[in-house]
Amino acid sequence: MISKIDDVARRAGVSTATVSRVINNKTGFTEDTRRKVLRVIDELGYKPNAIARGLVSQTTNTIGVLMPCLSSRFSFELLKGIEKVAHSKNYSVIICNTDRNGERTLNYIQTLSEKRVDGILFISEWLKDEYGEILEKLNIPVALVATYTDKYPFPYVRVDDRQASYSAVSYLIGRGHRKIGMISGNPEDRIAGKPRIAGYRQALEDAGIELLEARIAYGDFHFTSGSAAMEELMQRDLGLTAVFAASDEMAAGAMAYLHSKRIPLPDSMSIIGYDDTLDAEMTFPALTTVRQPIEKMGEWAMDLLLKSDRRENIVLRHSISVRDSVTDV
Amino acid sequence: MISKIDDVARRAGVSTATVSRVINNKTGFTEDTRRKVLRVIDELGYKPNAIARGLVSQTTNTIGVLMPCLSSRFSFELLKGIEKVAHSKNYSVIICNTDRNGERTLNYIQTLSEKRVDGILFISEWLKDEYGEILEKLNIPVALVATYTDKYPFPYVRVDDRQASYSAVSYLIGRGHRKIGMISGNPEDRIAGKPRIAGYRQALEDAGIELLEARIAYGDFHFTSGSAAMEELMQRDLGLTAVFAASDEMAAGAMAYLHSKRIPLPDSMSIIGYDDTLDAEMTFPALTTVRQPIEKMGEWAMDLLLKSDRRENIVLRHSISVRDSVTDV
DNA sequence: TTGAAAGCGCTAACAG
DNA sequence: CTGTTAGCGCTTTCAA
Repeated sequence: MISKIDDVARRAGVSTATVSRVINNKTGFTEDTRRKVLRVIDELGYKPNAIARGLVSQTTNTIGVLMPCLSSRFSFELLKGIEKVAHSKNYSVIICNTDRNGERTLNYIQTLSEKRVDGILFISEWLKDEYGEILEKLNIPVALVATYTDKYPFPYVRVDDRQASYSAVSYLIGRGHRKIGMISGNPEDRIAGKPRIAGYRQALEDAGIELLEARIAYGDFHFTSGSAAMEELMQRDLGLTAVFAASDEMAAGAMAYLHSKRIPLPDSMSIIGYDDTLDAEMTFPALTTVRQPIEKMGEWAMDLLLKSDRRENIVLRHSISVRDSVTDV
Repeated sequence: MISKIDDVARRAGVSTATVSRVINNKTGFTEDTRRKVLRVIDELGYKPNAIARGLVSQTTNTIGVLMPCLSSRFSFELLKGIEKVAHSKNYSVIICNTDRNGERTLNYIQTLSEKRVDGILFISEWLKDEYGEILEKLNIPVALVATYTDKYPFPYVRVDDRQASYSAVSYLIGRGHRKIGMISGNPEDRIAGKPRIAGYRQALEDAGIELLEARIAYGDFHFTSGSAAMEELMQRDLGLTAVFAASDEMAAGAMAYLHSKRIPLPDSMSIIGYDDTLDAEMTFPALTTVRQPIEKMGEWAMDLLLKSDRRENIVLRHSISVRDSVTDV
């Protein structure tokens, strides 16, 4: 049914080696045989079997991406950047939704390793030893994205979460806010949780503002949790004038809650988010937020992964995307 | 470095055939040799080479997904459903962003076919002959998602766009609206363009409302184009009281434009969207929209693809998710 | 229950 | 410039 290199060789009256040379753009054949081979390939609709090739070349032109979640715009924008350069360099990308689940993650690592991918991207989660040790043994290139490690020899590309969070809160302070709440992700999260809280604290401290634990509520970076956290904050009756949410999605959730309570935005409550995904444009008022160049991060990550000669890490700059959700107080 | 089946065999004092039997859960070995082999596998950290396996088994446990875009929540929710059942059935998924570009699409089809994927999912685009013919020749399972075909023997899962659109507009009419605009996708788009316009027309006609071309503006399903289209509509000064947008994202864009013009929503303009992604909860007022069970579509698609014995098509039901963006007139 | 050996489809020496 | 041949790492008859 499906033709193989022998079929092509036979029909073209040459050896398989010659066919191989032609399809791999090597040297060692006349223009004449080249044309002949190419014609037969076309006639037969021959497509080289990448599996067989991979067996010989020990390379698959495929990489795997371990993502903790497939539900956030953050993930997609990242994926978009990754796919973009992957495709341009002729790599395929296998997506793996780990769901932040240890078993699933290990399982996927095993699969990727069996499939002999040429590289693995590990996205925005803390690299536990459980994962790091295995990945290291795999002996294939690994790069981290939106996370980091100083224990394992994997390069990473990310934004400094602590600094970015510091900037967000400082921005609020600069606008005159003093009673500033925070909707954080999981405080145990060593990547997007703890550091962002630390940045929040630091900014307050540097401005001589007292830190009150009650001003922090916790969510899971997603919309619904943002609403819930905002509700908690409001019920605590803290007299907040602004809230920093650790993701645009939670910020949107917070705004939805406030709207439902007919609280005028941004007049009665300023909100600043984190990520600057398209979500930030969808809310009303449009969300002022910390911008991280997500798609670019994906692109850099692929670069890091592919030219694995250099072990450098990349820390991208963040900025504040000013829109309409923060007002002076 | 990385151990192979021979290493395991030698060290366990058995043949490769036996090792193979053990790791494939076949019969033909004593419990004793099984344990021995398993122990050695563990010691060596042996991982069967899926490439070599694939070469002999002619199967890769991998499928490819051809997506026209990686930027919409629609794509993500679909992908989530796909990945979910794929992983549960031990398949890996390669994502291919075709960008609605013919060359890229053909290119990806070629790659997927060379990589001998076990199936291909073709998402939400009209299946041009250019694609259909090649896919058919490939002789591997193909299923269509959020699109359909009556020309090629591929099963599909989708929602009836025309009917869904009809429902949306009828809902508006039921709420008393007569001057209803539409923000459509590309009218040449035979999947999400033309049929949704047709549904809009039909609903108006059935209600005895005159159809005015000027009441339709066109976008590309994305946010920015939704704003632009809304602007056009407003500038035409048509006295509209409601607008049906062919995607939640365009609806969000439309709302953003209206907000920027301080037009009170939904009082001065009702908006209904299409998709019911998370986007619909982020807007203010929260978007009333046509719900299609996107993630479920992804799940069904994988089912269709894997049990290719049945050639059935699946048309999922839509509904209206009522939120706050439509008011009576 | 087990092993020897023949492929799966291709690439890469090595000869010629 | 071209062909022969030996693998790549695994599965699967076919014998034993």
